[in-house]
Amino acid sequence: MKPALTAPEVRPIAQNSREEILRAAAACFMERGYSASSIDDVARRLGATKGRIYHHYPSKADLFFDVYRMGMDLNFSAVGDVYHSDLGPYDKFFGMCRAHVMMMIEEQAFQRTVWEGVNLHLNSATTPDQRVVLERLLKMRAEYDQLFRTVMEACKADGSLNYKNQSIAVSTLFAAMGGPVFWYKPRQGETATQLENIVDQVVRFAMRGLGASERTAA
Amino acid sequence: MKPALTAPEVRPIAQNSREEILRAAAACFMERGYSASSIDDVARRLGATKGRIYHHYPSKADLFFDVYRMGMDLNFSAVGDVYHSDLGPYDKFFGMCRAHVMMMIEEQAFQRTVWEGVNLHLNSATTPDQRVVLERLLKMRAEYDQLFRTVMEACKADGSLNYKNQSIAVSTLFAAMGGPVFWYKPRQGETATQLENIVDQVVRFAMRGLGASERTAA
DNA sequence: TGATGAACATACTACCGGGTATGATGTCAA
DNA sequence: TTGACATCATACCCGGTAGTATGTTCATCA
Repeated sequence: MKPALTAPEVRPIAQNSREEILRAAAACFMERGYSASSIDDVARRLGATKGRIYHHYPSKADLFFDVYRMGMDLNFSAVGDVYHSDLGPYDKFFGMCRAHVMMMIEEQAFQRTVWEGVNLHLNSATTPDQRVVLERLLKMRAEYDQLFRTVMEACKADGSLNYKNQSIAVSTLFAAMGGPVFWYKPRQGETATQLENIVDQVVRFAMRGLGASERTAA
Repeated sequence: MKPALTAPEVRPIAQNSREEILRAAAACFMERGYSASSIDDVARRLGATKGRIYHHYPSKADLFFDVYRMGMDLNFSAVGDVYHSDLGPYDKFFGMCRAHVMMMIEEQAFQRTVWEGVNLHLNSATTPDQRVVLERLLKMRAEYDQLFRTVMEACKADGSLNYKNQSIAVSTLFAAMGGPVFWYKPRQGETATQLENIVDQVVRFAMRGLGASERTAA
């Protein structure tokens, strides 16, 4: 917030503490869902107490929002490079999907929280300013979708993809790619190659589903 | 439970009352999720009070279980006919998927509850006998998956489908087909044809994703 | 016609969990 | 050294919610 001319070593510590809280919260939200997770649960996982959490976040909802935001930031940073590259439409789209699915697996906890935030709109009892934050997050999600929509349309235009309704195609695409968030269970001593194998098959399913030809989808 | 030789007109009334409760509960669980929904919420939606619900169900968890079971029963009855038909593997599988997706849309509330029960394993504080019920429900879900697995393998054997890992394929298939449970919003004055159009596109995505040839997938 | 039980409503309790108020500890700056 | 502030822990409040105990209505039946 402030110009941060103050001690350049204090802030990182606080940032680390916040990120620890975020990860613990994401883990709890993944296991039992948002409303079934108590602040004490998150604190217990940290070996701490409520005080620590409420020092950094004014409310449980705000903590949730920050987990959500963190998840979306991860998504944008994962997909951004490929999106801003000068690849052709299909290769770009393919790379974005790969990055997306990989992120679903690597940051499963955060992505699960994002998921819960999206479809469980979190209508319930939020203060007006929390409502502002929430809508900004949903807008963030919409912008992320838009990245894929844009490239998808380019692919449809050049014939590398083939589908009818854009909205249905995008929704089904994200549903398929988001699957690992729920069914993937990290396995002991899993190699990077094995992970990429999973990602490949999910992306392959998605590409073929959108009408990519057999050769390009493989 | 009992031989039901008692008045044949009393039971149906109770059954209707129970089903009303089930639908109200499913609607609440869809909107706010299980743990965020209170018994009073469900009762309020019915224009009733707790008393009615606790007269039919011993606890909130048992109510959830029955909603889950209802959703799974709907699935089995929707897919059962096609599954037990004498169609060839691909046509049978195609029909099962169509029936499944249609059920996801028609009984969105129940299916959403099933979804929450599956991936949010409901580990938390249940009594031992509730635990038995829960595992029976999860077994029910596994059997349902198995219906699709079996026919899928037959399709792979005769070359009408083509995928690598069975588990990944099934998981991604259900993820894609389950999408409408979350993103579909019933529209005013929607015709049966429009609904089938949605189902067609989702199923088409799924079939092509599993490696069906272009002609058969269409 | 009175008794019995189903099918609820009403009123209440116990407890959990979000949030707050305050205290304890360390750190840095002047 | 001291005062200010960040970073937590402790102790407490209180509203909501699952669950219970009891009352009420009504239909059925002996």
